[in-house]
Amino acid sequence: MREFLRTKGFKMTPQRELIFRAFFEMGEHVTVEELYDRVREEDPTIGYSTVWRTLKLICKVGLAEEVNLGDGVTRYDRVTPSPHGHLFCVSCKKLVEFDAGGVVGLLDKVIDAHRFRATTYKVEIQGYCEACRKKQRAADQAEKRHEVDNKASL
Amino acid sequence: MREFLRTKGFKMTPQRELIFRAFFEMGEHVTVEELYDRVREEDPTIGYSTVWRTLKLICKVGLAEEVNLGDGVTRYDRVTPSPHGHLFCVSCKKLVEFDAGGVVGLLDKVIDAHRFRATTYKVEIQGYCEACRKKQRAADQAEKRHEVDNKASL
DNA sequence: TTGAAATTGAAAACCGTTTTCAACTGGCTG
DNA sequence: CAGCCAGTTGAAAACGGTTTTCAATTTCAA
Repeated sequence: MREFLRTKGFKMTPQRELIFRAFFEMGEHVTVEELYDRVREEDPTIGYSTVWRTLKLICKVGLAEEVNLGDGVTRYDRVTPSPHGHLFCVSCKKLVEFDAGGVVGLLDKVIDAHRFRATTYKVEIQGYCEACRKKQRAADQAEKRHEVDNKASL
Repeated sequence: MREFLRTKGFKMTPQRELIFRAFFEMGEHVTVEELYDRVREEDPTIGYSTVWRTLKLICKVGLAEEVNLGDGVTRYDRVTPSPHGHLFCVSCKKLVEFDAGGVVGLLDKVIDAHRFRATTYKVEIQGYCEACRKKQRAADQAEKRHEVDNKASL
């Protein structure tokens, strides 16, 4: 790691060491805040900007990339050999990955046709996961019963 | 339009009339700022928040949706009958659409397998368009020539 | 060891988005 | 047609995540 960074012209510091390790130990789709909290547990003197900058650095050297779901927070995703897409539940915010190999095959044709040079693919599906739909249905039922109660009491 | 809004429980106002019209007259992928500037030309008394709120309203009634490229500004895209993806040039910020019908077919299988209910698909490709690559190559050439010059003068 | 260049942490700046609030208005109601 | 009130407006402030600033500190090549 130390060497890897040096070859890219960056220095290795204890803070970076810790942040790198923490990032790769955590699951996918980490936010700056989450990583900051995690890192703070081990070293409470590390500043927010250092975590933020190191995350950017990890992206710059190609080990991670930003994921933007449009909910106002940037997540950082380890770069994986095989391209993947995301299923994002807007209700519980759970993010599930799926293999996007087939999709990318199709996309490459599009890219070719437009003489584009792609650096990033984003295939994101937003909606509601099964668990949240179940919850919602239950809530709807309760609502309905409530309405009936109201009518009965008029 | 007036009726359409009323049925959804909203009121029609001169401001909304203007903003709606302007939004649909403008091209795709409009930012709040762009729409605000446009609307201001016709009525300089309209406030930024009104434009912003009306854009949200247009989304709420299902006539547009937010597009988030991760460059810090939200764009608003008219809802079109056929799903489309985006080619986004990170250099010149140009956004080009392409038909994503085939991709969506594949995605539906994924969604099914995860028992997910999808509300939005996002298929986005970032990279460099042909024009920007050409420019970049030219710049690289110049850079190289410059280096050679430096060496010669040592 | 030493100095230039990179890095750090705290705080402030930034900037697009969202809320607040008092004044105003559309459109139903009597 | 007058009056009411929920919905709407515009200005300004609040918000919140991101990014920069700056002085002090640290890395590492020479």
